[in-house]
Amino acid sequence: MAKSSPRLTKMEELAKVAGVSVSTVSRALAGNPLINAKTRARIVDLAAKHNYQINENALNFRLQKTNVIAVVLMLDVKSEQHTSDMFFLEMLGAIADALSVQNYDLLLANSPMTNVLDIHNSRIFRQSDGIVFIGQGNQHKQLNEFSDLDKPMVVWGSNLPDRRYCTVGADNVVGGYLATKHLLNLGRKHIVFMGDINMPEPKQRFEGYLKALKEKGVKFDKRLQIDVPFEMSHASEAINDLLQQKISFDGAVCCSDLIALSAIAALTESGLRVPEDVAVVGYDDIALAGYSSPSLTTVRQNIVQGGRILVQKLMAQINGDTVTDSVLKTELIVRRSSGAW
Amino acid sequence: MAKSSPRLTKMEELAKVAGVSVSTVSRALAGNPLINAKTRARIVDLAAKHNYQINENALNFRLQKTNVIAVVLMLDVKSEQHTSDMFFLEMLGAIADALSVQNYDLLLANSPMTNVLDIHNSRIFRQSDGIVFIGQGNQHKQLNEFSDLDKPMVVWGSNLPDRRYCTVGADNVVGGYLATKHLLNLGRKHIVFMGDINMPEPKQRFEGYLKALKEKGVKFDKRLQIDVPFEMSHASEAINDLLQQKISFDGAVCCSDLIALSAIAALTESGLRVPEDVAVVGYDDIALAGYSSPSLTTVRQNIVQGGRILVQKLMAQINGDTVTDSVLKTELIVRRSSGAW
DNA sequence: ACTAAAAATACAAACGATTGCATTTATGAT
DNA sequence: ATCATAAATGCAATCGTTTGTATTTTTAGT
Repeated sequence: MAKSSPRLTKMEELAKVAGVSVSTVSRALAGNPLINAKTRARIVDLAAKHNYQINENALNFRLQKTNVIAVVLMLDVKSEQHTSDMFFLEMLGAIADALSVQNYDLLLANSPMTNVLDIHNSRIFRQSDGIVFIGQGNQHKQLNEFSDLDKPMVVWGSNLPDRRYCTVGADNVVGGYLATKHLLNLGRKHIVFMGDINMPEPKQRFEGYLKALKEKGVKFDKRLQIDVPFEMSHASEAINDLLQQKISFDGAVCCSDLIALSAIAALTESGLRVPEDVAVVGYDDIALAGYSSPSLTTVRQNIVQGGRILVQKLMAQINGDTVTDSVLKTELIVRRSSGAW
Repeated sequence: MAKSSPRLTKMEELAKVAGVSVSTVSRALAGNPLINAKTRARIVDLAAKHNYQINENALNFRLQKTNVIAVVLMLDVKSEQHTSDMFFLEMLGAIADALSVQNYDLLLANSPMTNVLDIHNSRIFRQSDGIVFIGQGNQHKQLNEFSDLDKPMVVWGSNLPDRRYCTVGADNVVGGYLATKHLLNLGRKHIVFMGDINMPEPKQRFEGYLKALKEKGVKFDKRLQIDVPFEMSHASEAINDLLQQKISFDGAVCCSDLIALSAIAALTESGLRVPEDVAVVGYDDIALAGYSSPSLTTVRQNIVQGGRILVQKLMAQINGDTVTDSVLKTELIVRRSSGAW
């Protein structure tokens, strides 16, 4: 029975079966118009029948190209983020989807890197046609150096000054501004800002925060800005610290939904009501934000769109084009309760 | 200046610089003891100085091996799970970590597959040394067929009867049993089971549920078993349905934390108190479970350990060993509030 | 010094595809 | 039929490694 004939692993074998040369098989399978339509059809059929699969390693070798791009999650070691953080992972999914449309696969580089330049000597670097960095961490300078290598690359992050690499990112200043303004409009005056302003993105959000305060003529109390990492573990303590110090506040702008949810939990534990006593706004609109209780008002970065544009910019570079930065619109998702209406 | 000399891209060039043959360079860089220690050191230095990087494509071609394994997220199309679901992503991180220890990289296959066997004709299949399937979806049969191919593979899932592939999974019967028993011990008698028992894992959890009921002599009310998908969107409606039909219940065993959180939100919206009126237990112990409010009592599958064992079994297969299934211990994480003490 | 054995190095054949160019076969106009 | 031209196919070089075997060099015992 033909179906159970031994699997053909080389073009050479398939060529013999078809009674043609290897080059003809190669061209036929590639759809090269040089090959007669009938011949091509016959070869394609035979390939299917004998379950021929091209040797991808040989192909990559010959073409010096893998159709794989690497995604590097930039984790600031100090902030102890880890791979399971949701923002990174949602972004990862978005990029994977966008890549598969372009017939590329995604190689995940998750080993925490102290220095981005280490990647230069990694298999991940050598085995991929391009690299997407998710976040800049605190390695702006290293990313600049990295961009001097020939490798196509693109970075999800903020448009820091003096950068030589292409970035795609949400408008963090606007994000911070919208969140803060929302709370101000609700009459809140003592608004905590929770986020590490040594990091590029929180820093810009903080700018937006200050801008909103200024517009409303609210004076900034520097005790209300607290450096907390993105993930949730430290936020509760920070809130408790504030409460213990009797620093009163009636609103909180948080740099991630996890911080926000953590803050809400801490507030609730302390007997405060959200949003009656303290209104809280998050950042990211992770899947859970809408379902948590109270549901979370938050700033949404369009992650799906972000992934798509990152991929598009990277493809352009792989094709030798030069590309420009891209700033994505950011919007406030107002939900009942946590941030009130 | 030597540092800025043009980057050497081929062993041949490096060999010329070193005044030796290509094979000597190859062996020197590989640490082959055939090469004199001094020569080896000299070559390694030169390689570093001239920034030589091996051509990974040529290497893969020569060795017919990529040091990449593919991870396939098995998403049941009907249940509309998508890549951003947290269980999948936490598992992904765990596997990536375990792989990097073994000097392997992770290729992500996220395109929703109607039929697993499609992967057989994909680049992902050809470019990887082995495959990890996360979940079985409803494709037990196809996975069996898949296992007839030569490819090393391992599946995160339950040990279904008549399977020919290697599985690693948590003990779902015990998980369902523990969750249910916990609620029964709290005096709850009308316990909803939320999970699609057409899927392998929920089915086994349901077994555990029934076992616990039986042990306590509580009769099973079939209106209390509700087929909901893992992700959260449908769970609220299901709860509301129950309430509307005036089917009373005082406990809920949920097949994912997302279901649980969603259920809690729905209950709270309806004015019911959790856990006073209805105690809820989740499944998975996602990062958020401990921080949500009320914090979630849940069944923990040890995902990090799961990832490690999956990788270990896969490596064994790549090395030609035969492997056996593995069932991981499952434990109940009791937290204040959602499921009470 | 000579030589046998050991150590170090070099040679050359793979691995499986693509592609420029040479060659064969088909087409159609005379 | 013949021949110029176009269409289809085949030939052979090439991509950058590894590795079995052949060769050269070193070592050490006499």
